[in-house]
Amino acid sequence: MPELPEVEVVRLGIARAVTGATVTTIEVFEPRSLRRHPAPPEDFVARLTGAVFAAPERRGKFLWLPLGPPVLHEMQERADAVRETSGKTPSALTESPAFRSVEASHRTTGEALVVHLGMSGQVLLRGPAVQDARTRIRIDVAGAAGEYRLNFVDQRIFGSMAIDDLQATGDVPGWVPSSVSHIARDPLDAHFDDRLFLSRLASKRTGVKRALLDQTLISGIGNIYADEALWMARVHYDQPASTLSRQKARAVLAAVREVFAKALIEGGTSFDTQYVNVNGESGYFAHSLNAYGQHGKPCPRCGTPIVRESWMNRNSHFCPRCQRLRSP
DNA sequence: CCGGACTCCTGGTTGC
DNA sequence: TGCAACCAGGAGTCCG
Repeated sequence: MPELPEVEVVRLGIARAVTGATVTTIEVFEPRSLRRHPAPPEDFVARLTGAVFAAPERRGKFLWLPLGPPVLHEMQERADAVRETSGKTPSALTESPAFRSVEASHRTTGEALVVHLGMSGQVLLRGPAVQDARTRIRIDVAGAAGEYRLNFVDQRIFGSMAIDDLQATGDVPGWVPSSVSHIARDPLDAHFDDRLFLSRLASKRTGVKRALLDQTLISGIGNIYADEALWMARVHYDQPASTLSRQKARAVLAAVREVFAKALIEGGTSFDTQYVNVNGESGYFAHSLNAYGQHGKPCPRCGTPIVRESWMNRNSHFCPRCQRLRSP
């Protein structure tokens, strides 16, 4: 379910509550939600209890919360105090060499709580003691922003939590969980390399939609936003990637960014209660869909009915007039 | 390298 | 109204 915009909504939604907060209690109700954790659930609980979260980060659909030492927590609290008393941004503190060096020395050997929502995962930010149906893992935290409960809710249990080592990224300075290192940067990442992506895309003979869904090529795109971006760029989902002109390939990438940006503003895509933000509220992007799920309805551009085709054990939605297969 | 099939799952919706 | 079949935003693996 959740693609980049939905995961980013979650990251933004929990940031204030979790950054600098200490984990007080962990409860694991569903061990299968820890399938990607390399040790038994007791290990997960033991390692997380008492840990302090740094600011949440995201790459594509993966979200992680670095586990920081108490000294970071203290500096975060000082930063908050500066903000409250002076009204000034505390960036002078958090961006100070001392803070950075502490953060860096920790991160290079550090760990993170890695979260993937799978098809049906949610992170709900609640007050202490609030219960939610189908909560698989519950994390109680206390920090400068107050006490909160994070309920990891996941109907289908394709999502997961795990504690993983952070490793240095290969391209620019930074850290990423080992289990996320094979995932390409996403197109909203400041360090996303357009030229590298376009050249790799041009070398692929597979259909352009399959390429867009390949998280090792470009991350964050799922079935909804692939269909939406291809509709916007007027490209057929099965057009071999290598046959796209450079201009058309750039148009596809621009469309992905545009669709992501619009979806983010609208709080993500909700079809039902399967996707909600951290407060349990729906996003509005479902009202803005032009192709996905619109089969039988007129294409907003030309009026031709949108077609749905079975593809890769799922569906592709497109306008048969605007998005034609072109021979190379 | 490529494409297709299959796995992990639950529960809401659809259709008889 | 009951019940079974069908379907779903992801990702990894395996096979030909």
